[in-house]
Amino acid sequence: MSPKVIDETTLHAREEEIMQTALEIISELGVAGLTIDKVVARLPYSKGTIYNHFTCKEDLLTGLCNRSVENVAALFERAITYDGSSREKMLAVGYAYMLHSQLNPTEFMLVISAKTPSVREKSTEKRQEEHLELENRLLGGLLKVISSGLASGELNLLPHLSPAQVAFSLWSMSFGTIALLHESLDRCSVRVEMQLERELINHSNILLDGLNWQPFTQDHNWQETIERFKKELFADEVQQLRAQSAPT
Amino acid sequence: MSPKVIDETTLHAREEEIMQTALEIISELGVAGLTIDKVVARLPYSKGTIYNHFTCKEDLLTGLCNRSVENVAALFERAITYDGSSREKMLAVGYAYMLHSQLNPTEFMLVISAKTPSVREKSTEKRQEEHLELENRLLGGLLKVISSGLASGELNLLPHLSPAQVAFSLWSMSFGTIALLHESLDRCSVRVEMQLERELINHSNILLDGLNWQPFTQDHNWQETIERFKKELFADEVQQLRAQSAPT
DNA sequence: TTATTAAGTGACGATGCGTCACTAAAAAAT
DNA sequence: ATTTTTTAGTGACGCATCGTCACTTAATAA
Repeated sequence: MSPKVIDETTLHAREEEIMQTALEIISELGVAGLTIDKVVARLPYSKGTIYNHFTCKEDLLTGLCNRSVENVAALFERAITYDGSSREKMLAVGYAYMLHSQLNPTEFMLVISAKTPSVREKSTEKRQEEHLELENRLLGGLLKVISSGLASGELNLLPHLSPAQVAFSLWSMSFGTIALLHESLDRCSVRVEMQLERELINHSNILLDGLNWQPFTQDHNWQETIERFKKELFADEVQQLRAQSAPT
Repeated sequence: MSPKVIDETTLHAREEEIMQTALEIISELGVAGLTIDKVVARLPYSKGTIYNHFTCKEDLLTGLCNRSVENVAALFERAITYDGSSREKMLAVGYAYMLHSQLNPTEFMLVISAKTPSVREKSTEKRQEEHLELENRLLGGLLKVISSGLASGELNLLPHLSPAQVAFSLWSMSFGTIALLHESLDRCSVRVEMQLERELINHSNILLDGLNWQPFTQDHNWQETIERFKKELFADEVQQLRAQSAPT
């Protein structure tokens, strides 16, 4: 059964297989329901083999988290190709983040879980570094748009505000909005009235206005821009989302 | 040892005692390190008694979370007593939130953990309702300030934006900023350059400008306002924070 | 004094984690 | 062709933790 040396490709494929199975378990039973024994039960590998890939449950979680961030980064990179103003591109990135969180609710929650110290501390050094690299890739996308906004004069940087700070403000706003309106978190009385897409666009517009990034909210038809996002950038994702909420 | 009927006050006191012990364990060992057995070991009560108060570990976590939200609410209520403009009061609330997160990092993380479905699902109905009530109390404070801003004309509500939406935008922005810059989360290369107090004030100002809430950032000395917060509202808390970071 | 009943106890079965002594089989050495 | 080496893979095991439940304790009622 076991050759002396295993193919690098096979190794990676199996790692993927393990993560996929873990993700399915989490979707069904929640993060707390994830058990190495359950993963083993669903796969033709033994516990020892699983532990050859991941040092512990937490390491597996971080692996899943990274896989998710990788997908987000790819979406961001698509978002910034939007044919429009720099502010529209910025909005596209936020919209991409939201789409991702809706299409992969389990994975979005995972990113929060994986940042928890108890999870992080136990993860491999290697996987933690990988995580930082991925986050930088995310921010790289944002910084590109900010530079182009500055270059075109559409964004007038406020005094004492660096491009990194602008990127961070958009990130944290999007993160907070999505996290608090996330379907798997509970809803308080205010939250039930809130709809993720609408609020995220609102918050983005408020923030971008406050950042002095033109065209301002009242000077542009943003609903039209969103429609174009749906058609030109994220047709597949929007389709999937419809399929997800409509059926049965 | 055991009377037939136990005093309501004693009961509550013991509940507090259990939560306090749990919090200490979490501070030392992280959320994952919390174990009912460890709680039992540190207290003169048996496991069965603990389980008379909390149905499971998760219920205990939610209890801790609620205790924390209660403290935040009290801080908020103090914040809105600030003698100044409505925008200053709004900033005071955000500042209070931040202070709380710095003074009680463990508890701030707990609120995130406790919102996780795996924790929430297992908690008592009673404690979940309690949680919703507490969150409403939080938002109540924000809504009060928003009304006064509207009444005084300092806040000009943008079209299609309700007071609740304004409150939510501030909440989610603060939450996102604090969560991403939280000391117990890991830092990516951008995050290391970011300082919580400075960024939170920046983000608040950007958002409040974008919301069209006067006086605008450039028309007021906000640093001075912050200094007054520290002296007039949160002298104790600032003192504690200094004591916490300085010693050793 | 006895009966009742709420409060408290801790041993126990069940589950999950991560390890390690062992097996299997490919490649290398003879 | 046979033996040796080496690496991948296995799963039973020891340990920790969870939540339960049959039982004890002691205050109140009868």
